[in-house]
Amino acid sequence: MLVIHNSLTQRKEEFRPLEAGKVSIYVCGLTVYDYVHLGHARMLVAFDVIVRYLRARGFEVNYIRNITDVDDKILNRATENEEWYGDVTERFIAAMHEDERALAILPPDQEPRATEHIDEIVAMIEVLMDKDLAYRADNGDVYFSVMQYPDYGKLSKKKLDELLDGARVEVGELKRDPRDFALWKASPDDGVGWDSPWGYGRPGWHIECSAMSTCALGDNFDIHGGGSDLMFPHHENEIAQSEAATEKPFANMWMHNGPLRVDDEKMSKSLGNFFTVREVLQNYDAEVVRHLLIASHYRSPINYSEQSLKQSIKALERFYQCLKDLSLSDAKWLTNSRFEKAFFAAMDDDFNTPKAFGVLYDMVSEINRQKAANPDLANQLGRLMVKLGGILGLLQSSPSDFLQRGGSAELDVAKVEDLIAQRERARQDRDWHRADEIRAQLAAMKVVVEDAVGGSSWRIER
RNA sequence: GAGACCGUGGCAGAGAGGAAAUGCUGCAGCCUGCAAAGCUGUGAUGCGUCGGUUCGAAUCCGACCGGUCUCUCCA
Repeated sequence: MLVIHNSLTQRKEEFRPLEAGKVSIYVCGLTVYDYVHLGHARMLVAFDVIVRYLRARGFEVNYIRNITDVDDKILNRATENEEWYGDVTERFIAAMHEDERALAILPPDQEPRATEHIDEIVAMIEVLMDKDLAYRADNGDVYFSVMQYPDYGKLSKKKLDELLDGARVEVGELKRDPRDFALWKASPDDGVGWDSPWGYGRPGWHIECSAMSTCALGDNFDIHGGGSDLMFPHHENEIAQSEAATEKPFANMWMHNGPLRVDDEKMSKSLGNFFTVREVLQNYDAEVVRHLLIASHYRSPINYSEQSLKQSIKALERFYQCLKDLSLSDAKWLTNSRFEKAFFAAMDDDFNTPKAFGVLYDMVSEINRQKAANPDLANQLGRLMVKLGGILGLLQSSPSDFLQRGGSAELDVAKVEDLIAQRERARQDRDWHRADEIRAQLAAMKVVVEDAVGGSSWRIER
């Protein structure tokens, strides 16, 4: 039985899809005005694992993740750069796709863009206007009237009257109520915008996701996900708009991934601990970063630090050291393995990746024990472990590649191989002094030699 | 101020009424020419503190202490 934590009820619930065997899931994607940062990566990887697992479990998944490609931040960036906003978004969408590929994040089934759904957005606002749940302000902005949706706050557990205290009242307020939020924002005639019944303008952020999710998945669908910081107001507003417009339940379950922190502090540009994915990947292997992002449960905060990266390096080295001397290609597929069952049981429990890792480490121990006792079984278990690792998007490299890649750029592999050959000869001559000398020489190059019965192998000291 | 969440061995991190997973680290042993890797053993009589419920609590309830997040466009 698959159990998922539902942010709406704040508890784990049995997952019952609307249609047996199928899952419809919408996740709030990025606003593309800059490079993907580690916080984004956390969200992308979290839902990538969730979708991979749902598929591995046999569900037919329809995974939608949008792109917000028109927004104040984008327009500001375009103005700063003195370029057309569409060039800004195209560039950062391309960069985002690059970073996703590096981190083994599979593309969603659809990646709708706000600018390609203006008609649906306008149509949804029209429905709200017709129902008198929204109103046009004098300047052409259109606002949603929060008071008319009594369930407002059901996701973030906020009370309507308490929200009034904290609501920011701006000078020259156009809203009838400070809690109301924009569905449509008027644009200057020479600015970016589209014609609408309320005048020239562009969509508000919240309505984009309501319109795109409904367009792709229907009024009512299984799962809506995103970062926990989007719960209020973004997701709250989505629920209000959608349920008010359709008079049907919106997403049945809400899933929120936890935040990423850096050295125990919130990641921010002002603190100087802000990392983009591409910066991090210059210094660390993408698989290591991915491991770090799923070594904690998706709802827990993750702390990104030098130390946590080191732990992920060690963890992956353990896996790949184990796989290194197996031959998997001709191994039979193990069926009904207790490890596979335990892995699925862990993931069935709200995608408990740390528990699932526990199972994989148990497999490593068992494989290492069986290498001598029952090599066939070791190979079979190894093959299964690679398959299970694949559900997490890990362990798909060849062991020697993982263990040997990521050294300094000037590492001369031919020289390493040559030194190892020389050392082999020295060892055959029982010239331990010479062998140790060569080993020290390799160590200076950040290369670790490991002697085994079949010959010596090497890996990078990370 | 309001709301939500969290506090588990040296570190990381599961467990959510009935033997405290797992990884790293430490120590001991085996293996090895020596290492590395691997294997075996060892490590919280205890799960922030104090009470309560229960035959039984890390798990439920209450208070307190400490920490984090959210509060109108941040994943």
